[in-house]
Amino acid sequence: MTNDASGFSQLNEEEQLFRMRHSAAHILAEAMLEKFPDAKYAIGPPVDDGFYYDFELPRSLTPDDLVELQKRMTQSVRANLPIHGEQIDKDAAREIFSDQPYKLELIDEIEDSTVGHFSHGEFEDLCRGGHTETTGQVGAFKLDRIAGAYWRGDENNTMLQRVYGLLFSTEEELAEYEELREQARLNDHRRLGRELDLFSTQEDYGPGLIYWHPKGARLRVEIEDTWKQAHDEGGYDLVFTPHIGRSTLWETSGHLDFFTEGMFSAMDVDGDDYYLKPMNCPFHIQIFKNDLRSYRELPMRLAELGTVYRYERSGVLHGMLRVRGFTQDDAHIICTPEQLDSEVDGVVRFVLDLLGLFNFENISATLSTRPEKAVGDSSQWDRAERALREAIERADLAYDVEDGGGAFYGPKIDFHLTDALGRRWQCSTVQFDFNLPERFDMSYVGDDGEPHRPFMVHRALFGSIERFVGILIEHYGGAFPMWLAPVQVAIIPIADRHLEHANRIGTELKAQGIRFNVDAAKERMGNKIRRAQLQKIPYMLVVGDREAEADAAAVRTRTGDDLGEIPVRELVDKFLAEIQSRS
RNA sequence: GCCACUGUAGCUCAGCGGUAGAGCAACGGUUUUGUAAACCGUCGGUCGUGGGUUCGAUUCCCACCGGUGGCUCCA
Repeated sequence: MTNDASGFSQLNEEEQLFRMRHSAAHILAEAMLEKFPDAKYAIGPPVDDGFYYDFELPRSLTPDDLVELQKRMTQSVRANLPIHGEQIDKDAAREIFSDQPYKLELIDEIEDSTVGHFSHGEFEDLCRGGHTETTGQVGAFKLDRIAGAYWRGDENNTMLQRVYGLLFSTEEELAEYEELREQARLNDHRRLGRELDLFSTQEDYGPGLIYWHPKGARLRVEIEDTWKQAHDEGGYDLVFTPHIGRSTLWETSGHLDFFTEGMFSAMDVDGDDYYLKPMNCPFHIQIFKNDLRSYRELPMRLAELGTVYRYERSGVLHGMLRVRGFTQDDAHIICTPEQLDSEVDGVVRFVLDLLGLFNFENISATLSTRPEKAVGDSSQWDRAERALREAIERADLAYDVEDGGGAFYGPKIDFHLTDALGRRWQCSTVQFDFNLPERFDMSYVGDDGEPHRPFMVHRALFGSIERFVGILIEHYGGAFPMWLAPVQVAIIPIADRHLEHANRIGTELKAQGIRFNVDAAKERMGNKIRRAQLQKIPYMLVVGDREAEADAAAVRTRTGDDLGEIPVRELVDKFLAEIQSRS
């Protein structure tokens, strides 16, 4: 392998960017070694928005260090040193990196007899390659932040210091990216959650637990109502199950073996151990097992907005996106082998229909197939994987395959959606389970009069309501479409004498179930408009003398459009139509 | 959990070895207002908790509890 960068300018943009980021990582390591000659350097790959490099250093880095490192890097870039690459044999590499334990470990693991060696100036690195021709070609970069990272991501290993850098081809693109990040910061659901009074967490009384305030709860109710209606129409039966269950249930399900670290510790009830549920499945299975089931009763589709509790380590908690108590929009489909294909097909279509209501840019899927260690026989796996794959293809969905990425108990499809800021999120899952039917000895009587083991599929559309709402908040930047907006209309009387007309409009809206508030504060109209804007209320109805006279309102939208004076009757129809259309 | 940073009024933040300050919000008053902030005033904090150093700690040190950004997996 050589540094095949001779045609750098002919490469496509993506490959160029990859190489620029990769080379910048080397230049960062070079700067770090200059600053700390004793530094041990580990790995430094390109990432989505730039690059990073991991180091073991004599002391913790400070933000000031980044400034200095950036300066040193700039010098190296200005020097425009050629980057050389070659293959050398392992012994030579061990010699070069004799005081670099991480490099030595990497060399040992490489299977070839030779390894890649890249250098520029005095700097040398072990590297499989993919670089710019010179250090001057790396584009616009900025050292961004310092973070801890375990060597190879394993918490049993040393904690290294990771320096992240942003890198783009041009200064403009770098600035654009930082602007996008600033936008994301403004749209952060934790910030908007507070500003719009949607939810809170009470750190003193239990981190990772969500308190839904009235406006956030309104949002949730709208989503759940839609969900329930869709499930009624989609052939599901809604159920409710307990929040705790005796240890015997979790022994049978196997959760006490393979999911204990995710469960809260037991509570004692009359000498028995009970556990808060981390999943709903064992309960739904009990409903199935409560009777002798005939094939005529299948498919059985049991759905529940089931609140589960999982222990998450303190460091990973994050607003509504990563919590310790959340509500899954869970369902379990129990069916015969013959029904498999149409059920899977139906679920995939169902997912797409429901997600379609929320204006996400695009939805893609990942199919995860059988891993090394798996339960169930391979014909079952093949059959299930085929059903999943065909369903995705019939739905004409973009997908990729993660070979061996499935859980030990079954293959699955994960759905990813892209939000308004271009970020991808995983919400929906369709997951086969060959484990629980076995463990709980589930069966139905077939038309041959014999017992048969049913297929079982877990599925969630939103995943968790908490996470989904968190994503929605960021996706819409708090400016929810009419049907979701906690307050749909702000009525703004100009002076006290217009309050009566304002209230009269309120009465009409209320009769139609439209959510509004009348801002009767002792403030000027301008300030009331500002307050409604900041609350991102879709419509503002300004009422003064003229409007009271005409039984109308002057309508302004939160986007700043002035729709002029509209009669109240007309307004109600307009609002209802917009809510109805869910646009 | 681990690494780094961080915790001052409801929010955003300043301050710093001599027991605290701004803007916004809230509350009261004056103004009765025409499309993103009228004016005046008032209230509000055992400076995250506990310990230590000191004549004296919000400030320095330690521990704990949270938060933020990362690290593995996951909704």
